[in-house]
Amino acid sequence: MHAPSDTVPPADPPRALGDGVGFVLAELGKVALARGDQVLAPLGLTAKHLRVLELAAAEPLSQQQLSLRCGVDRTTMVALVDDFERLGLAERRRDPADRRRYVVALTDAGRQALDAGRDAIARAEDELLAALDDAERAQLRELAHRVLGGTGTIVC
Amino acid sequence: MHAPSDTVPPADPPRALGDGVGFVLAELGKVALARGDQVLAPLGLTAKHLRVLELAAAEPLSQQQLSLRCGVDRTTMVALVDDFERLGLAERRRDPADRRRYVVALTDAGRQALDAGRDAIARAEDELLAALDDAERAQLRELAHRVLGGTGTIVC
DNA sequence: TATTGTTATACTCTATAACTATA
DNA sequence: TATAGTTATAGAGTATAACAATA
Repeated sequence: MHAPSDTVPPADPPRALGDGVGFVLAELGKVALARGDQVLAPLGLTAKHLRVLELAAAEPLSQQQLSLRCGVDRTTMVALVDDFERLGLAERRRDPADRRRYVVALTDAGRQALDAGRDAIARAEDELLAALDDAERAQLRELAHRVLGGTGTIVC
Repeated sequence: MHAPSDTVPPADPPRALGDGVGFVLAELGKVALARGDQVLAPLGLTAKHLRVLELAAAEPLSQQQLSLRCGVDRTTMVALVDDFERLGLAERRRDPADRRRYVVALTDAGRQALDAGRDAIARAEDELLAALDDAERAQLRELAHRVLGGTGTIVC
């Protein structure tokens, strides 16, 4: 009982905002996204493009369905699909069952670009986590996944 | 040696982009930033505002110095300081030693807003990490800090 | 001649509103 | 009447270029 006071609150939360988890996660997210866009730039794509390409590759989806899953507006999806067509990575195909819809169908070049993009992203992630060993990377992945899962966030 | 093949590569990295650390961190960062902006909105501030306010509170800095530390352009800082003055949170004071410079000086209201903003951010972080226990939160903070540190990123 | 703050301007990203063709 | 895709437009947010005051 040397302390002159026993009413001091038990250690404040981190005083500087820069030390808080929120700011670190926000900055880290920006860095991760920017780095992803950088390594995809040689393919003429962004991280958002690649995510859409992956969704369209997994199953036949209309632009509307793609935009809903990505949490972007229909009008934004128009521009993304325009980019795919311009790059020869996907085609718009009228849905015979509902002629209002276009199904976004990947070309062979599109599937190759998806593979190449996934590789580039994997390398970028490996580089981003250079400061962590394998166990720590798994820990970070698991914790981040769990937190994100608790927010009910759309992934695209 | 039951396996029919011993040349299979040792487990691919996660196939779906949405499972990769990069995308999870990018999404989590967006959520954290958006949530921070939300809880600061009643104060008329954003997370970026609050970070600048904190820097200016810690030591007397010119707009140029603030913009350099935040990694934004001088012209962007003009608008931020305009906001502070409009809200009565800070004042521009000519630096007598170099009359080209304005020192951004917090008012009493500015210091109160900084405190209130810090509290709001602390509550938002606590809410964001609701899915983790204390030990896991500390782990996530430490790992994220370490990764961000490895990138040499500016914090603002 | 260089630097600080400012303004005007442009660029990127995204969303809203209005149009068309289909349902 | 409602929906899918499109276009035109507008709103954030941020940067570049040019300018006045000061060094």
